[in-house]
Amino acid sequence: MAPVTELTVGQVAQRSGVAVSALHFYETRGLIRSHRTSGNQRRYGRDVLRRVAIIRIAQEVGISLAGIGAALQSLPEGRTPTREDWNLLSTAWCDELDQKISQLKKLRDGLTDCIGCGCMSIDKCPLRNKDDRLAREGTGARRLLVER
Amino acid sequence: MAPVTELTVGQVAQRSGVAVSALHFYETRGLIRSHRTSGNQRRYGRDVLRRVAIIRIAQEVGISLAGIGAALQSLPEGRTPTREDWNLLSTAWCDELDQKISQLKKLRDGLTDCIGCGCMSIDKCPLRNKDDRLAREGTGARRLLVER
DNA sequence: GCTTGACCTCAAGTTAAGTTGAGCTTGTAA
DNA sequence: TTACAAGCTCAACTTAACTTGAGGTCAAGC
Repeated sequence: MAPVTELTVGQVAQRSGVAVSALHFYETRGLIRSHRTSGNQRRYGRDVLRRVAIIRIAQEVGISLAGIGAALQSLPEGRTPTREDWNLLSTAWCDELDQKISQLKKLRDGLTDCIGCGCMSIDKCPLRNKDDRLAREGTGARRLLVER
Repeated sequence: MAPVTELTVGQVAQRSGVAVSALHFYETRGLIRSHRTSGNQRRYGRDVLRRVAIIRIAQEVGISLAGIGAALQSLPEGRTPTREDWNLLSTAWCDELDQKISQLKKLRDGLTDCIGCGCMSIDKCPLRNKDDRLAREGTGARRLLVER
C-alpha cells in the first residue's frame, strides 16, 4: 500500500464528512489547497483535515466562508497551522461567539420581559415598539432591533 | 383627513422600518395581509404593525420566514393576535432562543477548552476530532458538530 | 485489456430573503 | 386639471454556499 500521507478528494470527503463538491468549492474559494497527480487528480496533505475541521467549526459558529478565509489567510502562507495559529483563531472566534451569545441573551430577555410583564397590550411592548421609535426618529435607517 | 385606521404600504414601511418591497414579499409569503382600494392599492389594518414587528423580532432571533409563517398560521385565522397569542409565540421563541444560546455556549466552551488545555496538538482536540469520529462511525450522515 | 468506480471541468440550478427596474396606474395638492 | 409622488405587477438580479448534471478521463482489479 502506498504511504497514507496523501489523500484523495473522496477520502477527505469521507473523513471530514464534507461532500466532494463542497471540497472543490472550498478550493475555488482558496480555503484549502491540493496538488495534482500526473493524471490531474487532486491529492491532499493530511493537514487538510485540520483545515476542513476548522472551517466546519467556524461555520457552525456562524462565521461566513469569507470570514473564515480571511482568518486562514492570516496564517503564514502555505504553512500547516501550528498550535499557536489555532490558538489565535480560536481565541478570536471565541470572542465572536461571546458577542453573539450576549446579543441573543438580550433578545431573549426582551422576550421574557414581554411575557412576564404587563406590556402584553403589545402596543407598549418594548420590543415591539423599537421599530416604531426608529421610524419616528426619522430615517429608514435599518438599525437592527437589538442594541449593540 | 381620512381616519387613521388604514395604512398605505408606504406608511407601514416607514413605521415598521421595513422596505416596501419586503412588505410585498411578506405578503406573497402569506405573513401579512392587506385588502385593496378600488384603485388596487394595498391598505393595511393597524395590526399589521404588530405582525411585522413580530416577524422582525423572530428573524432577529434567527427564525426563518417559513418558521415564522408556520407560527403565525397557528393563530386563529385572520384574527388580530391577542396578548394570549403573542404570549404563546414569544414563549415558544424564547425556548428556541434558549436552545440556540446553549448550543453556542457549548461551542464556545469547546473552543475555550481547546485554547486552555494541552490539546493544542490539534490532533487530539475534541472539537477537531468530532468530524473524524463521525466518519469512522460509518456514514456521511451530515450530523452537526454540536451535540443536540 | 476491459470494466467500473472515482475524478475532472464547467455550467446551471437551488434556497432564502429580498432588491431593482421597467412600464403602467392612482391619488392628491397646487 | 395637471403634475408628480406613491402604488402596482412582473421579471430578473443578488449573495452565500453549495449541489446537480453533462460529458469526458483515470486507475485498479479481474
